[in-house]
Amino acid sequence: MAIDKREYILDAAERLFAEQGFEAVTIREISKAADINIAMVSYYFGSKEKLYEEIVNRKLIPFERLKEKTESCDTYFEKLMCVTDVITDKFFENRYFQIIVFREMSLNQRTHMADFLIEHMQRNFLFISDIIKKGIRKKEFKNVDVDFTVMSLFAIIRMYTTSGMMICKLTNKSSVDEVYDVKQKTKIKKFIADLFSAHLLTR
Amino acid sequence: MAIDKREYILDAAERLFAEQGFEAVTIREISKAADINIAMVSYYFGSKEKLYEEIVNRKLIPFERLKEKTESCDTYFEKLMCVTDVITDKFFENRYFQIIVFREMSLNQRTHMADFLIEHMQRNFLFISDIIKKGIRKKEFKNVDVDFTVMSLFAIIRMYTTSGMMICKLTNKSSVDEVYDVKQKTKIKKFIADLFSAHLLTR
DNA sequence: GTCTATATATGGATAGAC
DNA sequence: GTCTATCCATATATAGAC
Repeated sequence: MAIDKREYILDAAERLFAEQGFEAVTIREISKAADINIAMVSYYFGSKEKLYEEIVNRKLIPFERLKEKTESCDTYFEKLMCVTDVITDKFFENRYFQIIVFREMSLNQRTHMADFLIEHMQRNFLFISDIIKKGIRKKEFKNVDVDFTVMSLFAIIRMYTTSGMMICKLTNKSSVDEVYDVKQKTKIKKFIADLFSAHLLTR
Repeated sequence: MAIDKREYILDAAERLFAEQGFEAVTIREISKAADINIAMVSYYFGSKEKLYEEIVNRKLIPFERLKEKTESCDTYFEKLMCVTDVITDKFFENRYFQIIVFREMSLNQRTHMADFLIEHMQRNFLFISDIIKKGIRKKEFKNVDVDFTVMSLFAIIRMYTTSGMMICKLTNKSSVDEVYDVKQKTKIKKFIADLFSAHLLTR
């Protein structure tokens, strides 16, 4: 019961922080959105900042399963596409969270948090770099710039999942929801597969 | 003299807004950074919000020269690389500004400003879409997804120019300045050329 | 656990002297 | 144009009743 309520507050706050930024959101707004009394935020989390930190922490761990997922793949390109799959799903599923993460990394506020997020990102980055480097060594891949390649992969998924309003306007969709439906998710995955197969594969 | 001082305040504020976000920056900080009295911000710009709007407005117009620049190109791929060149230069030159722009587009605060920025972006987006569509029609380009292609181009340049701290860590650079030196700018342009030639050209 | 009331701090903006 | 002092609004956080 108390855990449910905590989660509910976290969900409501996550959305507000994503939409307005940490400083712009007030505890009053959060308590209103989560339909609780204003004093309960401090009661449950101690402070607005600690609530924010908990929002970030609760969704950061699951990424570790990248490794398991790729183990059954035969080629390095398959491994890469498997990673793309997992990341795209995670980003689509946690859009508000990703908006917060990337915004936080562009700020000099709360540098401890930015450092923490960058460090976490670095693990995934290195894991993907490693796949590409091995693919190059095995001549499956062309001799591309590895850092830029990995960065581009993240850049595309990030741009798509954190700029909903913009994509909506640019691609003449009727609503932001349409930008993030299953059909579009399949399309962006296919696009990434095409783009990076042309870029990487020696064939 | 008064114009210089205005510009000076705008520059100082732009940097602070990029680093900390609109709400987190105080007029006191701005006045300190620009070495002026606290009352002068209101005197010159009326309010913190109007100052912010002026920061955005002053750097938005120059993009119109995209068209002129591409006219002398023979192939559509050359046109595209010419556009890439102009955009990359602009983004490198105005990093703080770009951070503000993309952050603003991810927020539901100041929606009039977000709408305005998206509209501006849309003009450039359509211009590039047009180049690619024509390239496809002339069989110079493969039949790729145009929207995703243009989005990816922006995504890569954006990621690189607005995530300095992250790129610095991920690519083991010694400082953020090194991420944005001329050498790196040349490298990222070359990478984009390689990536999109493999993606687009029928050859 | 939940609420009201309030202490305390801080920031934007301006009045008014120079 | 530039400054100091101050008003006023608003935010976080908590004390204390229930």
